[in-house]
Parts: sequence; structure tokens; C-alpha cells
Amino acid sequence: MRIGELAARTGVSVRALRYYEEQQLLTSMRSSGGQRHYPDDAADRVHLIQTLYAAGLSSRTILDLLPCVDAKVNTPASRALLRAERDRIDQRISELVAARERLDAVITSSESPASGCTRVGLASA
Amino acid sequence: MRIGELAARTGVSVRALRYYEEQQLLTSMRSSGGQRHYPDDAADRVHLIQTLYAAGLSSRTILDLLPCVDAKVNTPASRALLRAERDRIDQRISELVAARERLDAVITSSESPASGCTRVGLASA
DNA sequence: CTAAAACCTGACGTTGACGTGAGAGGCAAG
DNA sequence: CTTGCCTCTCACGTCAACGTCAGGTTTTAG
Repeated sequence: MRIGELAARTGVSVRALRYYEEQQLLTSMRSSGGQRHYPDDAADRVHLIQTLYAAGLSSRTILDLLPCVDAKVNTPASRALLRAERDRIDQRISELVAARERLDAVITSSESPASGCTRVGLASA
Repeated sequence: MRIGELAARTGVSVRALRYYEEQQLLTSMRSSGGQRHYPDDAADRVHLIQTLYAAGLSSRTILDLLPCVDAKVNTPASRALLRAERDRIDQRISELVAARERLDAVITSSESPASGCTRVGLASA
């Protein structure tokens, strides 16, 4: 398939796909005219990339990790890399949980009738 | 205290503190010479701001949320805002958990001896 | 009083993952 | 052959949370 279809299938912009290739996260075959062609499983690859981006990983880090996923590269260094990133994600999750608890506390106190609520309106929708 | 001490106490840069003020997240009294002075509990405020930034909230969003925390503002709109951000954080946590599971799967398979490991080196550190 | 810190206000630089044209070429249909 | 859509490669624009440098003022230590 060509780049437009891959974009449509994955929900990622054409620009982003070219960017992934520039970052060497995605490869493509070129037609004689220079147009990119992708195999069907490229969509899975794109989804994986998106997942890792969503986890806050940088292109560079993803570039380092992908060989581990692709070729099941299995060296002490690659395992250390995988674990380091997993731990970084754990860390982020902890931060987010802390922030959520903070907000929950505020929400709870704002909903308890004991708070210094001015009780202006009483919209019980 | 002055800005340098607040920075030292909170571990946040002086520049960042000025930026927070610019974004109206933090206020200060000015001395006759124009220098910023903060009360002791400013450190708590800074920590709160940092927590919310760490949760991925923007200055603008934090600006909207702070009145709810400060004055216990309690309107339907403010409660909706708090919940919306809490839900957004939940969403992010889910994404991160998904990414972590993805990595964990790779890690597990890379550690199982059944994987197509070329078994080049055998460093058992 | 004086030198050294610490502080002040601009204002431009940085980083990452793209957005957004500009201008030109590829490709199936009629 | 031509219309029209898709694609190509530059290459500058964006946005947020600061970093950093410049040039000048305030506060503090001696």
C-alpha cells in the first residue's frame, strides 16, 4: 500500500509517517517513481511506534528499542535498555498516580457538604 | 524569603519561578526595590505546581485549577473541570500501563531460553 | 563606602514531533 | 494527451517550559 492508505489505516498523518522514516523507525520500498510502498504489517509497526510515543519515549529511544522487538536481539545491553525504559514508565506512572491522588483529594473536599461552600446554587443533575 | 531561597528550597530554577509568576500560578510581594518576597508556604505551592506539571497539565490548565484548590471554589463548572483533568490523567495512566505491558512482553520473551537467541555470549553478571 | 552577591527586566535560543505550504513529479481514467 | 489526485522533497512555522546571555539595579558583607 502507499503512504496515504497507511495513514488512513493507522490514523496517523502522512507527515508523521515520513517523519518516522526519517527517524529510521519505519522503512519502505520505493517504486520506480520514488513513491513509498508498505507491506500490510506496517500498520502494526506504526501502532507500536505510537504506543511507545504515547509512553513518552523519544524517537531516539524507540530507535534503540525496536531492534529488540524486531529481531529478538538478546544481549545484556539490550535487556538493560528494555528494563531501563520499563522502569522509566513505572516512574511516570507513579508521578501520575500521585497527581491523581492530589486532585482526588481536592475533588472529595469540594464535594463534601462540610467544606466552606457558599451554597449558591443547587443543581442536582 | 527571596526568590533564590525559594528556588533552593524547592529545587526549581529561579527562571522557572519567574515563569510561574508570569503565568499567574504564583504571586509575590515586591520590596521597595522591586525584588520578590514570598511567604513560607510558597514552597508548598511550588511543589503543587510541579506535581501538576509532572502530570502533564499545561500552565493554562493549572491556572484554571488552582482557584479550586486555593479558595475551595465549589461550582458545578469547577467540579467538572477537576474531574475532567482527573480523567485525563487516568487516560494517560492507561496508556502508560499498556506501553509497559508491551515492553514487559518483549522483556519476558527475550529472557526465556526458548527465544531464538543466537547464544553468542554467556555473561551471567 | 565599596565590592560582591543576588536580583531585575527584556529578549532570543532550545527541543521534539510534527503542521503547513511551495513547487514539481507520478499514475490510473477517460 | 490531459485532467486530477496522490505523492515527492525541501524548508520554515509551532508550542511549551524553561535556559541563557545582556545590561542594569538592589541588597548585603566588610
